Amino acid sequence: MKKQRSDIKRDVINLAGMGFSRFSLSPIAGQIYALLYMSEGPVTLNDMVRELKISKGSASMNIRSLESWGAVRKLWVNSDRKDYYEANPDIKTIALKRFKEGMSKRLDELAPALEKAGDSALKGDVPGKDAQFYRVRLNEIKKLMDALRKAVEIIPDSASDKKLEIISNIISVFK
Amino acid sequence: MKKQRSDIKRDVINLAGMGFSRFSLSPIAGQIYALLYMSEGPVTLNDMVRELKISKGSASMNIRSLESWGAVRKLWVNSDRKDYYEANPDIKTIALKRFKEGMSKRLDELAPALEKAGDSALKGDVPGKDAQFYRVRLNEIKKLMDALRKAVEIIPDSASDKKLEIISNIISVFK
DNA sequence: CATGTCATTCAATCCGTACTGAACATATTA
DNA sequence: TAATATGTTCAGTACGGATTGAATGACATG
Repeated sequence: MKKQRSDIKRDVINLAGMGFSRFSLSPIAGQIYALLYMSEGPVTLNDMVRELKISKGSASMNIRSLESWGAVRKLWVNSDRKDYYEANPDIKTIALKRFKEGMSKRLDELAPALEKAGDSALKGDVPGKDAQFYRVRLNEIKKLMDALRKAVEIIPDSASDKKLEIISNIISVFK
Repeated sequence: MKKQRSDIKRDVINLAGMGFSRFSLSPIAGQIYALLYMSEGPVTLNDMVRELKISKGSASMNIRSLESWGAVRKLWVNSDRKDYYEANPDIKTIALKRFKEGMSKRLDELAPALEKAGDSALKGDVPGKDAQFYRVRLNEIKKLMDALRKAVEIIPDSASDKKLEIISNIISVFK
């Protein structure tokens, strides 16, 4: 007899799957995380495969992503050969860190293309009268990128970070 | 004789295409915006098609997205029947607004799924001893969603907003 | 009112990313 | 050592969102 998952567990798994995909993360990673998050005991790869009806390959890949993000931990249970996992329950810190790292990474990927444009601006291949216009616009782009970088930098790494507390207080001023 | 686009214009178009796609927006919208941003005069649909080598359909769809975001404006040139467009040059405000609206929309889309989980938690279908555990975890999820909502709410709508100025000053404290 | 010009729509197609499932590697047990 | 249990890899595939291009609509002009 197959154990029936409760409605609420199923709903949270759904929610997390949707949530992850909305924010450009693998929905299966979301489902797996939610399964662990809503499970009191440790969970194995095969549990995930069975409960979420996904392939073992996908479970393996996604659980290792989650592990690399610090969202789940591998446990030693008895001396069992199976890998057991549990969720890091600090969802706010996980979300904060993922967001920050995601933004950082995206900005980093754009840096070479921005630099290339800067180089081209220095070379004298611009039709004279447009040169000044181009330089001004390119400079605005650089300023935007810098502003984005700085905004990302001040994001705290943890929800328990003092910075976040301070920022929260500031937010309340605007409320 | 086909007019040769300068390297810098080409590079910025590239950058914007990459940038948009990295942030889950249509790369062609990015290219179109960049083309207008780096053009002193107004630009027509056919200019876009020719310079970016894209289909007219795509140009039409994407320019209207950009228009709806306030990133470009339609112009009346003479009494020409053609649509002429120019870029709104305030890229910081555009980025800010797009980011805020994107986040809002994503969170809104998740609300029904979250509510559903809340409803399930109230129904007495949970295996008794797990009920408390589930409620605690679900509550943490609600708190995360609330925190995200509030964080998005305080994002200013414009780069010239006083709020942003204040926030910038605060940032400098953490620098 | 026929022709040319332009923008829009939408079904078909393309493309990138994520998932599957089979083959493999490794470890345990009989 | 064979049989079983487990995790990983990766080539093939499936899926969703973006793009194409042909058909359509709307408008001006000779």
